[in-house]
Amino acid sequence: MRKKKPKYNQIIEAAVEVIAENGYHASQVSKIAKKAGVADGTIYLYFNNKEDILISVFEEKMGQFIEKIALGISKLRNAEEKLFKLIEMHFHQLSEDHNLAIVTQLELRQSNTDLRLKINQILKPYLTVIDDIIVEGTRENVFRDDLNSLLARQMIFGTLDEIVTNWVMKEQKYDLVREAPEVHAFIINGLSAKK
Amino acid sequence: MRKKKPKYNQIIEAAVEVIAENGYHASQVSKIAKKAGVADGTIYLYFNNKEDILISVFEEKMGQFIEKIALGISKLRNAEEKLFKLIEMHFHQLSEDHNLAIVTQLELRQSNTDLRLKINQILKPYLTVIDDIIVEGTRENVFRDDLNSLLARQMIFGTLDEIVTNWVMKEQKYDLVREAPEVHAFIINGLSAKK
Amino acid sequence: MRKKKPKYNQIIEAAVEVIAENGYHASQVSKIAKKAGVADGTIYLYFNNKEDILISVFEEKMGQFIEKIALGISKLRNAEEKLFKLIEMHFHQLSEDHNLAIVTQLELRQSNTDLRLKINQILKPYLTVIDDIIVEGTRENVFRDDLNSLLARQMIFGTLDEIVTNWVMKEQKYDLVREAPEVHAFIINGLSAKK
Amino acid sequence: MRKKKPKYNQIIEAAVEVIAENGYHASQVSKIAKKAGVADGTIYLYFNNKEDILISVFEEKMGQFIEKIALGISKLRNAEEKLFKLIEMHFHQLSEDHNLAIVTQLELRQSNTDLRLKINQILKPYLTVIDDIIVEGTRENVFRDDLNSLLARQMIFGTLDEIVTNWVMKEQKYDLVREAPEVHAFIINGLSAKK
DNA sequence: AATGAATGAGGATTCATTCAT
DNA sequence: CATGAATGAATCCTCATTCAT
Repeated sequence: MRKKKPKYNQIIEAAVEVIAENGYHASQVSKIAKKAGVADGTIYLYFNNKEDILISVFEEKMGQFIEKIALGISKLRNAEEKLFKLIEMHFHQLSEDHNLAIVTQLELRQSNTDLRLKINQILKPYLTVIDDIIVEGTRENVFRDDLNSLLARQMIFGTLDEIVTNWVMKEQKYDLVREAPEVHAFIINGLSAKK
Repeated sequence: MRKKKPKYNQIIEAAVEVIAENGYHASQVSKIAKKAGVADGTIYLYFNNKEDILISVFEEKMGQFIEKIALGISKLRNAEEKLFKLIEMHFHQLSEDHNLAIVTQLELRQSNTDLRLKINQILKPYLTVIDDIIVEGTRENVFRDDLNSLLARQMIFGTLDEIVTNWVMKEQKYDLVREAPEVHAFIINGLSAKK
Repeated sequence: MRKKKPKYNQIIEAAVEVIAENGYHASQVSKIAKKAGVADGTIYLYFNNKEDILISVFEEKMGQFIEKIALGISKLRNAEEKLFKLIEMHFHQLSEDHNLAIVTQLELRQSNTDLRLKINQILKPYLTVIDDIIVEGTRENVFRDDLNSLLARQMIFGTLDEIVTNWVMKEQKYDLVREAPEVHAFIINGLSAKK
Repeated sequence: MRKKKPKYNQIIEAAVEVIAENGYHASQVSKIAKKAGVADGTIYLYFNNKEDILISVFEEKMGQFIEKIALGISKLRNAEEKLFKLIEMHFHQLSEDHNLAIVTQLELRQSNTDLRLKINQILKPYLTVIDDIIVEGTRENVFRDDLNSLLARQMIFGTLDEIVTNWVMKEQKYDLVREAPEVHAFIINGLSAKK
C-alpha cells in the first residue's frame, strides 16, 4: 500500500506547507518536491499528477480529522453532547494546525470545479457523521420531528465552515474553540421545536 | 460614467455567461470578447485587465443583488420579517439567474487571494444589512440579549451560502426558495433566548 | 504643400518632445497626438504611418541642421576653416536643442533597419558637405593627396557622432562646443601629410 | 558553470544567426529555440528572459573579441604598433563573422535604453584597452602631451565603429582589413603633436 | 527506485491604423 | 478637415509532465 512509504507522507506534508506558505496558485510541483527533499520526477512515482497530490492531501488530513471526531463522539450518549463535541473538535483541530486550516479553508477552494467535486466526496463521511447526529437528535426529540435533515446538515456545516473561514481570514487572531458553546446553542435552538 | 456605455454591460453579461459555461480557468478574455460581440482590444477600453472584468461582474451583480434586498426589507417592520424577506430574496434572486449562481457560488471562488479580498469588500454592504437585522432583532428581544453579533452574522451568512452552494452543485434540481421558511425558523430559533 | 499646414509642424514638434521624454519605444502615436493637441486620427491626415512621422522629424530637423551648416561654411575661404565651422556648428546646434540631441543620437537609432536606411538617406546631404570639404582640402594640400576620401568622411562623421553621443549619454553635463578645437586639430592632423 | 553546457552555446549561436537573418525585432524566442534545436522552454533553463539572451550574446562575443585583441597587442612594444594591431584585429574579427558584425553594428543597437546601458558596460573593457594605448602613447611622446584622453578615446572608437557600420550597411562588399593602415595613419597623425 | 534536464502548449495585453460620424 | 471608438494581430514565459540514465 503506497501510503506506508515514507516519501508519500513527506510529499503530503511538504504540500501542506508549500500551499499554506505560497498559496494555491504559486504551489508548483517543483516547490513541493524541493520542500519534500525529493526530485520532481519522484513525485510521479507516488502520485498520478498534481491534482492527485492535492486530493491526497485533503484525503489524508480530512481522514484523520473525521476519524478523530468520529471517535471522540462515539463514547457520548446523546445528540446534544455529540454535537457539542463535534463543534469543539472541529474548531480545535483546525486551531491546532494553522497550515491545514489555511489550506482547507482558503487555498484548496481555489481549485477547479472537478477537484472541488472530488474534495466534496472526501467530505462525505463527515457529512454522514453530522447526519447521524441529526437522526439521533430527532429520535431523542431534541430536534423537531419535521426537520428537513438534508437542510439541517447544510445549516450545521455551513455555519461551522463560515466561522472557521472567517477566523482564518482574520489571521487566527482569536480563540476559535471559545466560540463553540454559542455556536452549539445556536444550532440546538435552531433545530429544536418550532415556537 | 463608464457604466452607462452599452458595451460595458455587454461585456459584463458575456463574462457571466462564459464563466458559467466554461468555468473560471477556461474563461479567456478572447472568449468573453467573442460572446460580447466586440474585439479583444475593446475589452481594454472598458476594463483595466482581466481581473477588473471579474471584479466588475461581481460588483455589478452583487450591487443589484444587495440593493434589491435592502429595498425589499426596508418597508418591513421587524427583524423577523426582514430576515425572512432577506432569505427569500437571497434564494429567489440566485434561483432566477442560474448563471450568476454558478459564477458567485463556484467559479469566482477559484480566484486568487487578491481578487478574493476585493470580492469580500464588495460583500461588505450585504453583511452590514445582516448586521442591522441582528441589531434590530436584539432590540426587539427576538434575539437573546447576550448574542455575539459577529458570530451570529457568520452563522446566518454561512448557512445561506452553504445552502445555495449545495443547490448549485446539485445542478439546481429543486426549488431553492421553498427552503426559506425552514431556514428562517432555524435561524430565528437559533438566535432567540437560550433554553 | 503639406509642410505649410500648422498641424504638420505641431505634430513634428510634439514627436520630438514625446520621444525625448519617453524614449523611442514608449512613444505611441496616441501620445504624440495628445501632446500635439490633435486627435489620433488627425495624425493620419498629415502622415502615412508612424514611420513617416519619424522620418519627417529627422527630415525637418536635420534639414535645418544641414542647411545652417552649409550656409555657415559657405562664406569661408578654405577647408580648414570650413571644417572648424562645421564641427563647431554641429556641436552648437545639438547643444542648443537637448531634445533633438537625445532623439537623433539615442532614440531614433532604436528604429528598425528599414527606417535606419531612410534616415541615412536624409543624412546624405550632410555627408556631401563633408565630402566637399575633403575635396577642397585635398586641392589645397591641407590633406594629403592619396587620401581615401570615403574613408576620411567616415572618420570625420564617426568622430563627431561618437563625441556627441557620449555627451548625450553623460546627460549633457559639460560644454560640448568647447571640444571643437581639439577635435578639429585631431582631424586636420589626421588627414594631413603622412610623416 | 552554465557556460560550459553545450546548449548554452547552441542558443547563443542560434541567437546570432536568427538576429542577423531576421533583424532584432523579428527575432522571437521561438525562432531562436527552433534554430538551436531545443524547445522554447529550454531557453529559460539557461537564460532568465529574452533580454538575458541578447546581453549574453554580446557578452560572449564581445568578451572573446576583446580578449583576443588584448592578447594580440600585449606582446607589442609601443603604442603605435598596438594601435595598429587593435585596428587590424577589430576589422579582422568582424570581417570573419559577418553575422556577428550585423548583430553588433546594426541590430543590437535597436534595443531599448536599459539593454543599451548593459551593452555599454560590456564594452568598457575595450574602452580601457584603448585608454591604455593612449596613456602609453602619451608617455612615448607619440601623442601630444596636452591630449584630452577621454576625447581621444571617443575619436578612436567613433572612427572605428563608423567605418565598420558603413562596411556592414554596404553589405560587406569590400575588404575591411585593407583600410587599417590608412585609419591607423589618420589616428596617429591626429593625436600626434600639433603643427 | 530516483533523478532532473528537457519539453511545448497556452493566453493576456498593446497599439498602429481605420472609418463612421 | 477632424474626431476617437473600435479593431485584432502578435509573443514571451510558466510549469506539469516525461523519460533516458
